[in-house]
Amino acid sequence: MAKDTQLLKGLLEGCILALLNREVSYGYRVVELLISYGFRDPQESTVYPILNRLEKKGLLKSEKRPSEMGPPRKYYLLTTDGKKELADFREEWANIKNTADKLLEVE
Amino acid sequence: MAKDTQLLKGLLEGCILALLNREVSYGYRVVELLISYGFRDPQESTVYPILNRLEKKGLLKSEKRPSEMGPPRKYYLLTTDGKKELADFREEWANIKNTADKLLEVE
DNA sequence: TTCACTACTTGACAATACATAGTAGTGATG
DNA sequence: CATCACTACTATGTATTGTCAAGTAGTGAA
Repeated sequence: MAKDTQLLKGLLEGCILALLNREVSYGYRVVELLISYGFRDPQESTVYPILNRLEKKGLLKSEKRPSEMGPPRKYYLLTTDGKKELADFREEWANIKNTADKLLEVE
Repeated sequence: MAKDTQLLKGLLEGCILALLNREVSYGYRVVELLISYGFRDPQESTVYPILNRLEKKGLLKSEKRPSEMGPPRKYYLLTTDGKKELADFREEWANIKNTADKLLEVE
């Protein structure tokens, strides 16, 4: 298993919410976008389950639209609850980052 | 399960290394120190297994010393490998933080 | 003797990223 | 039309790690 895998736990979910809040998108593209933001090799088998999970929780809703380049795509967008969740997540992330940085900064 | 538990994955290990690099210490005290740095309710049943794991990996070594206030304590300090690991961890953390922040910053 | 505090251990459990494999739609190419 | 590359998504099982719950045990004070 890759070394930084554990550091991704919980973070990816929030980041995907943030991504979809910026830009309505679909699974395959989300993977590409995560890579473009600097995530190291996110897997489809990681991203698709997250999308399904978030939809089941009512944080995302989806609609199918035809594609010019293959099978139809499932576009995801944030619900009201999803936006609330994203705001909460931003706060949690800021806290945990702050806490860890205090410990990790080189004295 | 607490909401931010997942965000701690992998992070605690690195933070405990950082902590012990600053100050030789023992399990019970590590829990208190983590709290003092702002970690929300770290559990003994989280911290002790991490210490044992890190020792088994050769990143920490321990020595027992008597205590004035109860049973003897197992003090942990970083090995050379532990210091290398800490340096690696700092880098990983900086990367992942940077990546996530790019996505999460409010535009 | 009881209690509070310190110090650590153990076993079962839950969440989530990943490996691996598979299904299926579409258009281009020969 | 057959094949292929690319797109899009699903399913199953595994590993890691934080947590819950409970327990063991040393020490000093009341």
